[in-house]
Amino acid sequence: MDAEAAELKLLDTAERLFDERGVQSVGMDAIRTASGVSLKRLYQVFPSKDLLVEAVLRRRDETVRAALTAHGARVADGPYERALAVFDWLAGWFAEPEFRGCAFINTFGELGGVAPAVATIARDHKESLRAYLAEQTDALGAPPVLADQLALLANGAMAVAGITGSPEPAAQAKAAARVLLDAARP
Amino acid sequence: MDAEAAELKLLDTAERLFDERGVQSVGMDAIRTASGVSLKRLYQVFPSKDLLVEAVLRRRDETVRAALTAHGARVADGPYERALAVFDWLAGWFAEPEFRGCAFINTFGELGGVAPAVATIARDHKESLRAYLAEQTDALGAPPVLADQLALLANGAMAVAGITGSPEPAAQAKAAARVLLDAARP
DNA sequence: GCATCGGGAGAACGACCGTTCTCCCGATCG
DNA sequence: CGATCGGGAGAACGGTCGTTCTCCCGATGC
Repeated sequence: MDAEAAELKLLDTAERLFDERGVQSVGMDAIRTASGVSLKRLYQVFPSKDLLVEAVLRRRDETVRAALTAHGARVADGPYERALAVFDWLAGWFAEPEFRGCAFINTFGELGGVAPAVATIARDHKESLRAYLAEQTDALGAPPVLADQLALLANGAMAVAGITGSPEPAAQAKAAARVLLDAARP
Repeated sequence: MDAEAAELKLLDTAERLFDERGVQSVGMDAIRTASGVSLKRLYQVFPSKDLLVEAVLRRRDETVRAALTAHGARVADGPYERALAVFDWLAGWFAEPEFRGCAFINTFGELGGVAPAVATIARDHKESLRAYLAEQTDALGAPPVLADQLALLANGAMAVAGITGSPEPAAQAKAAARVLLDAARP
């Protein structure tokens, strides 16, 4: 197994284990066993656990941004529908059997107070969601605060769906978002 | 120091340290040093760290429920104002200098996957917030889903305020809540 | 006054974790 | 073919953590 394949397998494995059990409950040995990548190779590719954690979060950040944009472009035309489509995307995510909440909310809760890099990545990720929503609301001519409010609904849905295990918050948030969007129409 | 005073000091100290650094980053020795309670006494009162964590969360659960109810009864009359007052209470909380997010969201992210007791306490706590909001919306004759939606706004505000460090989400969520409440008026 | 008890301080213990090291094998290249 | 290199498996190391144990002191009761 070459370095590139090892990196991919490590990121996949670490992301899955971190999502399931949190970061600190997963030892490097568990990642090695589950990935089949030797410890030597692991530390060649990611010289420390901190760097692996950050790499996992950064890749997830890019994945989510791309998926959201792609979903919006695919299923919706126009900013109104694209803003609402965010909540359909959430619904699909929440319905995945292994869903256990947003990795950024969860990891910030665990490490945000002691790992500034993690806190920064989480902050940037949440800002990117807000910015994506702001693109849509700006195009509608709605006031800027609407994007923040839609982001609150989305993040609240992630938190509550993670804790309760129910996918319903996506639909509830979508309905609320529609009310806010309609009320803000110029 | 007797057992009762030790328990109080331990809960206070542990809650503060857990909020600052997360649970797993805080050793029992740090709690002992910061609280001034000896290890022997600590393990007399809380026979394991797991039990201490659960006790901290359970006390916080009661504190928050009581504070929310008291705040609602004090500053507002009528269900409409009481529902909105929840977000004023959030604003005061977010403005505290040591605020670093909701303990239940944070601890669920860290331990929810490996500590079922923690997951249950977090779930119950979030359900109690929803139930409190449902009391208000029911009194207004609004459809039941409105309480869920207000809870999503509140939880989204907690998550975003924790991650960004800004208290603004409280006001943004309150404005959105007002729109939803007005739209649901029979 | 002396034996007893409970508690404080912190050392000690066993487990685990992140990281590094050792040993060995198989491939590559002259 | 023989030397060299890179990597795999896992042992080893240093540190930390949760938990327990030891030692000592002061208070209490007869």
